[in-house]
Amino acid sequence: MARTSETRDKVVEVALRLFREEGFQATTMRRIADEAGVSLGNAYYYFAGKDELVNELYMVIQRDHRERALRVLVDGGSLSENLAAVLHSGLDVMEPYHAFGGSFLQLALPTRSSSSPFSEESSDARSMAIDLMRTTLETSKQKVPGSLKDVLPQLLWMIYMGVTLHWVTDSSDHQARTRTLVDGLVPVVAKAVRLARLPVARGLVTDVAGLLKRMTSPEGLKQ
Amino acid sequence: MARTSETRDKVVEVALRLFREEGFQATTMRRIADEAGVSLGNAYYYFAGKDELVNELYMVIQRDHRERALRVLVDGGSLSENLAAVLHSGLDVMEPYHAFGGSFLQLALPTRSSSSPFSEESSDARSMAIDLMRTTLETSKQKVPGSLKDVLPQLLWMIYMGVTLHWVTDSSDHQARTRTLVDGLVPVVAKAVRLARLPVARGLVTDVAGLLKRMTSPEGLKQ
DNA sequence: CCGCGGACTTGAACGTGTTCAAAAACAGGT
DNA sequence: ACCTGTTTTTGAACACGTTCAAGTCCGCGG
Repeated sequence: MARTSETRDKVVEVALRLFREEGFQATTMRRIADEAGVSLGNAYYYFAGKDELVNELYMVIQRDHRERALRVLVDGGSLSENLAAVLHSGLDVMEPYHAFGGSFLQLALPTRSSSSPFSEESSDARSMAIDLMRTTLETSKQKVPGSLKDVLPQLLWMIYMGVTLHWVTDSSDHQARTRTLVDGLVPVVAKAVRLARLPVARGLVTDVAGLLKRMTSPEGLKQ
Repeated sequence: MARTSETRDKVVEVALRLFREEGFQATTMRRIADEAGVSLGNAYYYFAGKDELVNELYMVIQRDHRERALRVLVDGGSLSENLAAVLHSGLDVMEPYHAFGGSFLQLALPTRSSSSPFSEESSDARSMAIDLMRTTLETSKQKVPGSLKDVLPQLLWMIYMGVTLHWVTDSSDHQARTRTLVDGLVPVVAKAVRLARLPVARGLVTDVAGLLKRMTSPEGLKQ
C-alpha cells in the first residue's frame, strides 16, 4: 500500500514536471516511466492513459488557484480589484504550463463519452472554479441586483474561460497581452454590473438570468 | 498537373467523408490513403499531416456557411431574425461533423508555432467569419451606435464562437440544446445592442470598443 | 515452511501518425 | 531516341500511445 502511492506519486510528479518543461506532445509516456524509474506498462496500471495525467494537472492547478486567490482577495474591496486579483492569480498558476498549449482546453471540455466518470471529475473542476467566482463576489463590496445573484458567478467563470482561451493562444512575452486584457476587461465588467442595477437594464438582466438558468438545468429542454 | 489536383481532391473528398462518418480519431491516414486509392506516403506529399486535412474541412465549412447564410439573410430584417438565421445556418453546416468533436476547436485556434503559415490560413477563416457578421449587421435594419460599429462584428463572432463551444460539448439529440441556446441568446443580444444607444451606456460601450481595438492591434502592447 | 490469492510490475506486441530515401512517371531540350 | 531535372509515388522504417498475457512480489492461512 505504501509502495502503491509511492509509485503513483512519482509518476505524477515526473509527468507534471515534463509537461511544464516540454509541453504535452513532447512528453512521452516512455520518458515519464523512465524518469520515474518504472516500466512503461506500470504507469498504465495507475492511469488509464495520458489524458488522465492531464486531469491530474488540471486538478493541481485548480487547487493552487483557489489557495492563491483566497490569499489575495481583499474583504470589502472593489469588485474590480478582487476580480483582477483572482484572474491574475489564475494566470500565475498556469504560467509554467503555457507550453502545454491548446491541450488545456481539449481536456477541460467534457468531450469524452458521456458515461465515463471523467465528466464528473471535470464538472467538479468547473464547479470549483465557479465557486471561486462566487467567493470573489461575496468578498467584494459591489452591490449585485438580486436577479443576477445566482448567475453572476457563472458569467464571471465564462469570462475567465474567455481569458484562458486568449492566454492559450497568446504568443507574447510571458503572455503579457493577456495581462493587459485582464486589466482592461475587469473595469468593464465592474461597470456592467453597476449598470445592471439601473431600471433600464432590468429586462436584459432577467433575460440573461432566465436563459442561463434554462441552459444549466438538468435537461435544458422539454423534449 | 491534372493528375496532381486529381489525387489531392480525391484525398480531401475521402478524408472529409470519413471525418463525417467516423470522427477524427477513428479516421486513420492509412484508411484515407486506401480508400482514395493512393499510397500512405502519397497523402503526405499533399498534406503535411492530419491537421492540414482538418484545415481543409474548416475551410469547406466556412465557405458553405457563408453561402447558406447569404441565402437566408433578410434585407432590412430585424437583427434578431438575421442573427438567428446566420447562427442556425452555421449549426446546419456543422451538424454532420458533430462526431468530430473537440478537435474542431483545437485546430481552429492558432496554437501552432508562430512562424508557420497556418496561422495565416486560420486567421483567414476567422476574418471570413467576422466578415459574415459584418454583412449580417449591414443587412439588418438595427441602428448601431457609431462607437460600436467597428467592433460589433467581432463581438458577434465571439458569441458565435461561444455557441460553437457549447455545440461541441452538446450531447443532446441533434444538439437541440444549442438550438435552444441560439433562440434564447439572439433576442438578448439584440436588446443589448439597442441599450447600447442610450447615453447611460456610452461609457461602457467606448470602454469595450477601446479594449477590443487595443487587443487586436498588431502588437497590443507598448513593450 | 508451503501454497494460495491478489496487488503490482514487466516487456513484447499492435496500430497509429509521420519521415524519408529511393523508385517511377513525366516534361522538355538536344 | 536519349539524357536531364523535376514532380509524383511508393513502401519501409521510426517513435509514439495503448493493451495484455505473463511474471513477480507480498501477506496470510494452513
